[in-house]
Amino acid sequence: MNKSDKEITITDVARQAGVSMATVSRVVNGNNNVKETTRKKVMEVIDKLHYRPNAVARGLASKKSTTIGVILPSMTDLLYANLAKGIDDVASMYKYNIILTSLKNGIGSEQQLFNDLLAKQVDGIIYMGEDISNVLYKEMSNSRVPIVFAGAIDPDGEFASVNIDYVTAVRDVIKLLIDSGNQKIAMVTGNLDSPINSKYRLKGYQQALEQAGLKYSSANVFETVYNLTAGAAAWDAIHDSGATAAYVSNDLLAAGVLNAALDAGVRIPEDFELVTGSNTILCDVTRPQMTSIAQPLYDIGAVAMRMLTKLMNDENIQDKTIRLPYSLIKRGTTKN
Amino acid sequence: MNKSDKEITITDVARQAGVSMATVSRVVNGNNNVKETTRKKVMEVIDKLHYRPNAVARGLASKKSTTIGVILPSMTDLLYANLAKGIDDVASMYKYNIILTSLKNGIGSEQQLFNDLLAKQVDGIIYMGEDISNVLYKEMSNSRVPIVFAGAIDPDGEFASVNIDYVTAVRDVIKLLIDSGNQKIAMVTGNLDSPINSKYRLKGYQQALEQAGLKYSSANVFETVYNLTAGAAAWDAIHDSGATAAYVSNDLLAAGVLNAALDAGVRIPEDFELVTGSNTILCDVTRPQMTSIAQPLYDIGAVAMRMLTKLMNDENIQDKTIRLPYSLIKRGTTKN
DNA sequence: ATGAAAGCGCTAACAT
DNA sequence: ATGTTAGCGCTTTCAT
Repeated sequence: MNKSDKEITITDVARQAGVSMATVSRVVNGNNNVKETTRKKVMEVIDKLHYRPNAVARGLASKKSTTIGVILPSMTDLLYANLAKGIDDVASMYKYNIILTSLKNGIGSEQQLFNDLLAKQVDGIIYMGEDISNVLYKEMSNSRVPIVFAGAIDPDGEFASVNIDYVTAVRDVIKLLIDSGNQKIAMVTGNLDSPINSKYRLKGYQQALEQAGLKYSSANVFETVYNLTAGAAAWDAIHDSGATAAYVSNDLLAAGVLNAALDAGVRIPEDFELVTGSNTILCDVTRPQMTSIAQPLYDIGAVAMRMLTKLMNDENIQDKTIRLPYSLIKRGTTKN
Repeated sequence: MNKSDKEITITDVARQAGVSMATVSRVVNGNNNVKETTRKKVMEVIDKLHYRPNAVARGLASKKSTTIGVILPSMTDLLYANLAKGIDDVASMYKYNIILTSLKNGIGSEQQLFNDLLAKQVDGIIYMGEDISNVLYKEMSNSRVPIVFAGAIDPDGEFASVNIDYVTAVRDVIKLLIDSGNQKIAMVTGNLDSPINSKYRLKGYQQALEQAGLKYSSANVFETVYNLTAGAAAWDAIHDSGATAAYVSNDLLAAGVLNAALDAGVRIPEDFELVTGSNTILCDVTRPQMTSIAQPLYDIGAVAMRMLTKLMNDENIQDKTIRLPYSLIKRGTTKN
């Protein structure tokens, strides 16, 4: 165990233990076809030499890297951080390492990033994000690695995915807001071209209005980006629209809206009600605390990873699309 | 490009291009010793066949994985998420992939995790965290991979590290608080056995008191954990101690303290001043917004990664320990 | 239960 | 400028 030692290989162990490489390999991999005394002897040499199997060589020979790729839009978004945590825990439970790559705008395209992952021979990939470009989607379709979408919408339903039912979740939110007397409710979200917004959230929003006999107007739908200042910036327009409540799809964005409203002297929830969408810790940090759709973020990540292990193992999956239950957690930004 | 295609190897390309594997390898690796016409021909075949070099085989042959390991305490802590983002950006700039592993309590020890990284033949490692166990530290000392500590204290100064000057940063905070009239200032932080707390933050705290002629009392130092409820739980004790201000080392913890104070009807900053330590987005989310030490988190990560590339390249480093400048951002939780 | 030997796909001398 | 070849450290038939 000295810095100048060269790496110990399976050959060294075999020689010192007086057995063949094959036997050492069997011992290391828990193969039963090894006599107990042999196993013990080999183990002793392994300990003595501090032998550590080279995972790269192993990967080349076995064509399995015990590494998966995880693609996410941003490391600093608590939504994805929580999903990633679920993935990480289950991955390490099954002895997989994670190569984490975030979508960078600019340097290196999405496909580049995906191909890098494939070059590294990852055994599977988990994709997260509201959007997926057509190019990347096509690359994924043409590839042989198992892929699971976590908390992300697979527009064509081709891949396995783990989600909540965004349509009913948003419908529940809007219904809550309508029930407490709001007639004009804003919906504040990200890019309306994303399926998750256009095909799910917006649909839930519209369904709830329709069921209540309220008419839908695109003037009440605000498209922006997911950060604090965007929320603050959106507030004036929201307020001017005459809305008395808002569903905001992202917690950070919601915090921006909330604080701008508060700063403008609006009383929350008396004058304006607000519901957000991810139930990250931000909901507890703001004052008043934010009512939110409680997505089981950690579980979504964990279940997605578990699914991926099955796919990588060629086990068959009963349902390719798993919808986890959500709830609505009422806090201080709604009247109740 | 069909799912049933088998992988294209360098041999396939060589054969189809009518050259040797070595030449293909040269083309792929940008070696200049290739005639332009040959290069073109090879490139054409590569494109046609959608050849993608197998990074695992490459790693085995070249003994470089172009992968680094990143160890952090928690993926959902915005402090580390921001550091990781800096690391990630620079890593991808230099074509390195990141294997991200978080310290799990329980399953798999720290050493296990570290050894897994070594088994995967990572070219370097970045370590983050307030603490490091003696066992892991010793393992690291005995290993040959370059290691950089990012935003983490290397107790013995054996490894390269990137930091801010925690002593003076905290001293500045306390001085600010003293200057605005506080005589009794609480310090709220994590495990006091960690060097970063015992040897740095506490020292800065004590120095500032001393310079102002105030006496230090351990009764004003509160040891807890970094989460929201811990902050709320700590508030009563802090208040009871008679402190009129507090330096809290972690943003989430600080938010907990702040909100508990607010909920108790204390006016901030009139009745109680508060300064936190990481300047994450949480500082902007709370009302009032939190005054904070502005650590250049992203830069710390980026610089650490840049250092690591140098170490992996055997370039020599001028300073093993880099201290990045910090500032104090005054917001609403302090009087001025 | 164990060993011999042929790869896995690539890089890196070494020749030419 | 290009080719030949010997590994890199391991797994995996195939024998025995």
